[in-house]
Amino acid sequence: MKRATIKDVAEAAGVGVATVSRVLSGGSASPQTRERVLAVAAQLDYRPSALGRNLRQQRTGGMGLLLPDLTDSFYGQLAEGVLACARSAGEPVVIGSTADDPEQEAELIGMLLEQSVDRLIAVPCGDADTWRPALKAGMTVVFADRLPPEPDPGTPQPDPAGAAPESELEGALSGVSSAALSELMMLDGVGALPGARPAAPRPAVRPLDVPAVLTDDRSGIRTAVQYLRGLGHRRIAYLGGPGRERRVEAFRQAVGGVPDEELIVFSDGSRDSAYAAASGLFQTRPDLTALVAGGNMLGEAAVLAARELDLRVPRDLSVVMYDDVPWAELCSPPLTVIAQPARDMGYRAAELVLRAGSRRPRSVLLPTELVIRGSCGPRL
Amino acid sequence: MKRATIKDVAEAAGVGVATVSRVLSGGSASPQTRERVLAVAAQLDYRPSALGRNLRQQRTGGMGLLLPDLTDSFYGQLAEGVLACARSAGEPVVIGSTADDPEQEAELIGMLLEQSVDRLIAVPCGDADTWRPALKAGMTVVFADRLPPEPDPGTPQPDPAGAAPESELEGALSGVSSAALSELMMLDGVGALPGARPAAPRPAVRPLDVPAVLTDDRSGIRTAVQYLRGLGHRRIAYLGGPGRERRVEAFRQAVGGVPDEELIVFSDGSRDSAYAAASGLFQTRPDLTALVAGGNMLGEAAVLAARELDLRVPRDLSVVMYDDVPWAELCSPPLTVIAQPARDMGYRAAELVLRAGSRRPRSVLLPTELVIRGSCGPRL
DNA sequence: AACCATGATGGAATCGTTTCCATGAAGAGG
DNA sequence: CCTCTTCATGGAAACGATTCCATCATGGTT
Repeated sequence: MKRATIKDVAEAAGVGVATVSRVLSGGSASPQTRERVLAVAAQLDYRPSALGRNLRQQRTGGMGLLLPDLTDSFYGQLAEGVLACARSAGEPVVIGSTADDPEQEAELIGMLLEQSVDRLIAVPCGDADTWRPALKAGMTVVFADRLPPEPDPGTPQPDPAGAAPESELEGALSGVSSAALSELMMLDGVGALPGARPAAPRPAVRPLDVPAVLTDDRSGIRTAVQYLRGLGHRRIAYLGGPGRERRVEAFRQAVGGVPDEELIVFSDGSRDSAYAAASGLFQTRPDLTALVAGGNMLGEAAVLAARELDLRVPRDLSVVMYDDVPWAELCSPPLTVIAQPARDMGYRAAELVLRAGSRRPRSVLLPTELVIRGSCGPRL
Repeated sequence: MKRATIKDVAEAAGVGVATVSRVLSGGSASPQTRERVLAVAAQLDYRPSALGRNLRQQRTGGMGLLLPDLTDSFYGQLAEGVLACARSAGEPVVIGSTADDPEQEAELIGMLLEQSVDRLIAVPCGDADTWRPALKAGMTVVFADRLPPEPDPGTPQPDPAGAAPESELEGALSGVSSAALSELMMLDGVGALPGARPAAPRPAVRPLDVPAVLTDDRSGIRTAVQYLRGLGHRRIAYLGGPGRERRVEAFRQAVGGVPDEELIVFSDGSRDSAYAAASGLFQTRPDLTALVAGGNMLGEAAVLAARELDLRVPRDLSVVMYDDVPWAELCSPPLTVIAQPARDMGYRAAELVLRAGSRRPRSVLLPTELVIRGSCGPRL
């Protein structure tokens, strides 16, 4: 029992294939022809094959979606957002999980290229060189949640060059509706020309010119740090994951002065490594009183490690975690978190990638929210 | 800068396109030709387009994956398993999330059909009628985690007919390696012919003859209930989600006698509904002392509702939850769970769907494990 | 009445691949 | 030396859609 093709419909309706195609894709046709074709198509249960169409138009519909890890519920939510948007557009989504490994990422990009998937949403882990092939092949790429690491910091430009556009952005941010925010161009300080007019509309040249949907890490971290400082904490540690340079940088800035680098530790994407990093941190620096975890898996590890070492939260240790996840409320004490609109991020990214072509998509910066629960207390 | 086609390679290598195709897909060719073609292909950075291939072979490579909700980390893990297997086979995965809504499921199936995706892994929510079109179109379908609801129970056949194959299965289960288990044919009692030879190799006829990767719900639930009974609990409640008839049935069987139906409550897939169901249950039946939650979202809701009502776990209420999720350990007290090998399930399902065609895939039943933590205590 | 504009229509080309089939060469066996 | 087999090889036909282009009819304008 094979599927009916356009030819079958044409024959049954006594018209040419071209006419059928036109009718189905909204071209011009006489009312009676249109009706007859439609009737026959329905009767034969005809569905145009994406295969033929794709080959002819030299592109696969739909979009690719590359995430580090579907087990992480933040990415799960992001994916749900993407899927929701794709569904409403009737487009398929090809998914891949990279485990934060640039090699796997490159492989998956290759696979998508082979499939002629020409639209891609990605939480990137590889650097610009990983992504250039995709762009050169004409893919429309939208990054979500983070950007590829800068290939070469060059002159680090500690603050002044970076601070200018940032503060401008922050100004625009405060008190502005989320909707208006979305039209904002993302201006990242790093890589900006030192002498360039700071207020010029032209964005800073970055190695990769790819639109992105990000959250305002800088402000999220700053809020958290300020909150902790307000509670009297001075030795605040940061536990970071891969591909999160922006957050670390924001943390360094937020604590001000010369940061105590020993209080800033990293892990790769795995649970074990996160646990090891947290546990190591607590043991080498028992004097720390607060911790910012740069991701929900890191937060999980931190809580676990703290419990193992008999550190009571928040009495001995205050914890703020990035990402609001369902279990944050279940934890005891319930975790204070920096919430990101994960689902929205996915949805917006999908919108961006689908809209591309009509107008050049602009980047989107979404706000974060500090959700105060019970895991932070005053320094004793 | 367009991609090189097979024609370009053929011309550059001075051979016909047929030869190039043969070389690339491992057909016969003389060593020198093969080498030349390979060299030219590499030099031109040629990658065969999946579009042309798919059209020609009348099928899209890869597989579809339909899940209720990527936010649920059980399904996240399952998806990771599928992706891992697909990656090692170099196959793309088209994903869709159904929100446990048969209508959306049907829509997604239609979309996959349109894409000529002919292999599908699904956690089904629609009934047999939803799935028949896919099967009739020649799709290879493998169900994971659960089966479509039985269309019509007919004569319920309370125990005897169902018990025979089940106990046989259980016998095979105990003390048998997981590898051997995988070759086991899934025999579900419902629908079995009453008078048929019970030991016959021919499986029970079910409305849909689709291979599946399931966990042994019956034994999982039974273990949990026995554990709770051993702690002295007599009024044990069950909180169930959609598409989980097997677990409820298993629960009814495990508690034995005439079950107190008031202690068995359901919710749909949403968090709110789960919370409402749990809260309602606790308030109408304050005499219950233990609860089995048939899924991690249900467990989450139960813990939350219990806390809200000042029920202390495990002092006032013992809780066993289905699915081991990372946060179960973070909860306080850490949750005792029925762990399912979620990732394995996904991986096995993907294997099954990829292997199909060579040999008819058989269903797989994987064991569960009761992981005892701190959420169950003796009845006081 | 001749001409042009408009619009519906179908034939055929096209996309990139696989695969069938015919051709030709070369080697083996009589 | 002829023939039969084997094998590498390339041309061409699919696959199912879209879309260009030519054709034809119709109706309006000069």
